[in-house]
Amino acid sequence: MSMRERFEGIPMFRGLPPQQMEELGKIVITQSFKRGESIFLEGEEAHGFYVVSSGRVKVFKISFEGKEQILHILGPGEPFAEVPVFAGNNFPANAEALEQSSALYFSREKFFSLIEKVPQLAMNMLAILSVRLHQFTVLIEDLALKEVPGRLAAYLLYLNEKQESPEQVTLDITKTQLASLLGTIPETLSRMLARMTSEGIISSQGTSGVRLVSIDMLGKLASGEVRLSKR
Amino acid sequence: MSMRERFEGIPMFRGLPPQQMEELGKIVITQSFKRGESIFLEGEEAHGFYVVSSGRVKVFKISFEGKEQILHILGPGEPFAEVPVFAGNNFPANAEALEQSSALYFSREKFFSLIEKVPQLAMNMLAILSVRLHQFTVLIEDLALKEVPGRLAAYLLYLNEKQESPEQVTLDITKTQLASLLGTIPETLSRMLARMTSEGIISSQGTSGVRLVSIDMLGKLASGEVRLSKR
DNA sequence: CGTCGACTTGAGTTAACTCAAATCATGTGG
DNA sequence: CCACATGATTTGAGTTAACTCAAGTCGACG
Repeated sequence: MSMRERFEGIPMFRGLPPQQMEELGKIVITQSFKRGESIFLEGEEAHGFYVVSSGRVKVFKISFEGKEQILHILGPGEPFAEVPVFAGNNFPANAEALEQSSALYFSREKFFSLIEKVPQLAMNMLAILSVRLHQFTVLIEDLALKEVPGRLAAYLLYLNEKQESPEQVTLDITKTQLASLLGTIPETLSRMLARMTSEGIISSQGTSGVRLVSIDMLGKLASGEVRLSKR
Repeated sequence: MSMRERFEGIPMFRGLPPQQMEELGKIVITQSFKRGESIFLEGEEAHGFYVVSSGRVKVFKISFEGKEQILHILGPGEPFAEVPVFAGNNFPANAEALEQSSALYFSREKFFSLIEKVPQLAMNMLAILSVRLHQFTVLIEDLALKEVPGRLAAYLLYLNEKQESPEQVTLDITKTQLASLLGTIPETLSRMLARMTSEGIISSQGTSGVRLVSIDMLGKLASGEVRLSKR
């Protein structure tokens, strides 16, 4: 695969002049990870950032008792660990490969010198960090102000937007991972899906398929306008 | 006050060449707000960002039922609402003056043209957004993985670092605001302070003073290593 | 000195958790 | 292609941290 092909698929680098693509190719290192393999741990010293090349990666926090909260799940083309490039010197969270994955690694030093030649890169990075901040405000809002059914409803609607088939979504991660992403535990998630099914809001389609029977009710759940009835 | 004096106190602009300070002065607008006055609402169209000049400002989310979660409390020199400058077109949260305050307003358009002349501004902004992202990961971790006593302990230790007097802090916001910042309600905060006092971990010093009797125990509470005993 | 918001305390409720025990799904070695 | 091992998921029973609602009390400002 040519440099151009490798970097065109990465939003952060899209549209850079070919010569800069070549420069990028000189500073990049490719790393592979097996399923479940740790990429970095919170607190470790960071010297650069990554872009997922293939597979999927989760970035997460973990509590003293071992409960985890997923911050992001990243797929091909998405960068992660950009924060310690510009502030602090340590990874603020953990990262692990969810499946066999490969990632491009850019050292901070080399990336900085590239930014000087291509100021547009700094603007691209500003946009990326801003999107992340926005995503985090939504996660904070969910955790602090919504109940689990509301977060679940919001996630189902998000999948419905992202995926093609109308009113029919496929869970792209295990329910255990989804529970961690929504700030709850698998048992609770299972019960909420059961309640939403018995209320006629959703219905199960095979192992990981969910049909959104009432988009309207999901919207009201997600906004907090209504709640799921008891038991 | 000269332009230079006005901008030297703002970390984001510190060290800019005098000529750029003059440029800044040309694009800035000063706004004042009374205590409790709204600065912007979530979802409104955004055309620029602010820097607190005097007073204090809270940035917060609010639920359908009216419960609020404070995202930041900002003082002089700190920018806010930078996100919609680089991603999205709308404010992702609400902002309100906690006391009589004034803020400098920079329109996106004019700020962009300034960045082109002063690339260092983009790097400063990257550092600011990165710090914010880091703060948000901590807040997410607190909300998802810690109990209220742990969050409170962490906040007291944070104040202890920030303020000068050793093992003695002054709450700089009302307990109602603190509850909202910690993701809880005033009643719960009041009970937790009472429990920490009866456990001999802290003691009350007047209305808003708190003496940190056992820094060690606060640290263990904040990390989740120990819990507050019942009732 | 009165008023309004801030703070505290009591009593009861509840959403979500923990712990335990099946059951199901997936993939691997034989 | 089958049997089992391992992790994912579900369901039941009980517990709990934190919430809601209610009722004062406190305190700063006009």
